[in-house]
Amino acid sequence: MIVDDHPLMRVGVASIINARSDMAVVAQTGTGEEAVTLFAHHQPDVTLMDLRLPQMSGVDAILAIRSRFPQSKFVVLTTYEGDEDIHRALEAGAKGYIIKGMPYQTLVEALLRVHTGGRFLPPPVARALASRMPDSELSSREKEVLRHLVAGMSNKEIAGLLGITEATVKCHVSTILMRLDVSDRTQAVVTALQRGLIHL
Amino acid sequence: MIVDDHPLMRVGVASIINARSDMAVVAQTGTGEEAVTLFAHHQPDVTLMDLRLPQMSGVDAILAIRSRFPQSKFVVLTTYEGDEDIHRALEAGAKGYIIKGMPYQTLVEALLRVHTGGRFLPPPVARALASRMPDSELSSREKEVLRHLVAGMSNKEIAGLLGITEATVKCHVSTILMRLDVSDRTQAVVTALQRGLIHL
DNA sequence: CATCCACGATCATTATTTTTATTTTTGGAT
DNA sequence: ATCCAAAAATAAAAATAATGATCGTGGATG
Repeated sequence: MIVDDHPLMRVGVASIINARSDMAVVAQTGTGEEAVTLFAHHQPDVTLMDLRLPQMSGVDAILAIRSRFPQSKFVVLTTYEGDEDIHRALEAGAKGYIIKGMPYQTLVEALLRVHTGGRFLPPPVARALASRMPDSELSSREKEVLRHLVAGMSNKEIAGLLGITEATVKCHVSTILMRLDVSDRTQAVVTALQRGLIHL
Repeated sequence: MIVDDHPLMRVGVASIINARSDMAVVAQTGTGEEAVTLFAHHQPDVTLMDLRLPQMSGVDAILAIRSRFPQSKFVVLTTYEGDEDIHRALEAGAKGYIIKGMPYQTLVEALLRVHTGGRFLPPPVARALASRMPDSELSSREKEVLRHLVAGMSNKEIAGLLGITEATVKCHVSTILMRLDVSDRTQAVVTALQRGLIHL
C-alpha cells in the first residue's frame, strides 16, 4: 500500500513496484484516515508511508494501524524533515526509512528487506538519528511552550494563554534554550523547525 | 523536459506524460545545472521545473535558460513554499505554476495551456499571489539582515559582520518588522520562512 | 527520590520605538 | 546628459519593553 499526498509521487512509486514480478500495489491513498481503513481491508505485506499528510500525520496513521495489527510492516518514504521525524517514525514501529530524492533502487531494496523481517536505514538517515542528543528531549509542557514560541508569542502572551505566570514561562524558555543548545528564542525557533520538533 | 530532484516524482510525471499520444518526455534531470545544458541540446516545447533543487535553484535555472532562449516555456511543479516563490518564478518567466498534491489532470492541463501560449495558475496559487502585500518588498540590504536574523544572530553580531553600526542594524530590523507586519524578530523569522523569503 | 511543573525576585543584556540627520542611490523628467 | 525627487542606507541618542540568567522554594507524580 502507498500512502502519500502527492498523486504524482504515488504514480511514480506504483510504476516502479508494479514493473516487478515480485511486488504489487494493492491500495493507495493520500490521507492517514483512509490509510487506516484501507489497511484493514487489504492487509498489505508492507505499507509505504509519507509522514507529512493533511490532517492525520503519517506517524499517527502508523500508530493507529499497529495498535490493531501489531505485525504490520512500514517503510517511511518522505522528504527529509529533521531527525525528530525519523525518531518518532521508528518509535512508532517503522522498520525502514528512506528519503525522497534517493535513487529508486533504494526503495526496492528497502521494501524487500523489510518484507523479509529486516530493517533498512540508509547511512544518512542513521547518521541523522545518531546525532540526536538524548538531552534534547522536551517535556510535554516545554513542547507546548515551544509551539507558542514558534507562533511568535511573547512570554507575557504565553503566560496569559497557559494560565501561568510570566516567571514560569521564562523558566520553561530557559530550559528549552538549554536543551536545544541555543542562546535565544529566535535560534530555538529555527532549530525546532530544522529538526522537525514543530511543523509549520 | 522534467527537472526535479526526486527520481520517483520524475518517474510519476514521465509515466503520466508518456501515456498520452500528444506528449513525450525528451529529457529529465535532478539539478539546475544539468537542466541548462540539457535544454540547449533538446530544446523542449515545455519544461516542467521544480523550484527546490540542490545547488542552483529552479528560478535561477529558468533565468539562465531564458537568457539564451527567451521563447522557452516553463511550468513550475513544486510543493507549496510560500507566495514569494510563486512571485519569483512568474517574474523569472514561468507561465504555469502547479503544486505537487494537485490531481495529475491539473499537470496535463497546465502543460497543454502553456504549450499553446497560455498561462495556468490554479485558484489557490492565484489567491496566494494576490494576498502578497506589495508593501512587503524588502531591499537587498534588508534581505541580507533578514537572513542573519533567521540565522539567530543578535543586532550586535549582525553589525559586526556587515561592518555597520548596531544602530543601523536596529533601523533595518525595524523596517523589516514593519514590512512583514510583525512586532518582533521571532515572528519575522517565522513569516520569512512561511512565505519563502528565506529558505532553511 | 528524581523529574516536572509552578512561582518569585533580582539583574544584566538585548530588543524595539522614536526622532533626527547625512550620504548614496535610483528613477524619471527635462 | 543633467537635474530633481524619492527611496534607501547610514548613524546617533534616549526611553521603554522584553528577554535571559541565576538564584531559591514548594507541590505533585510516577
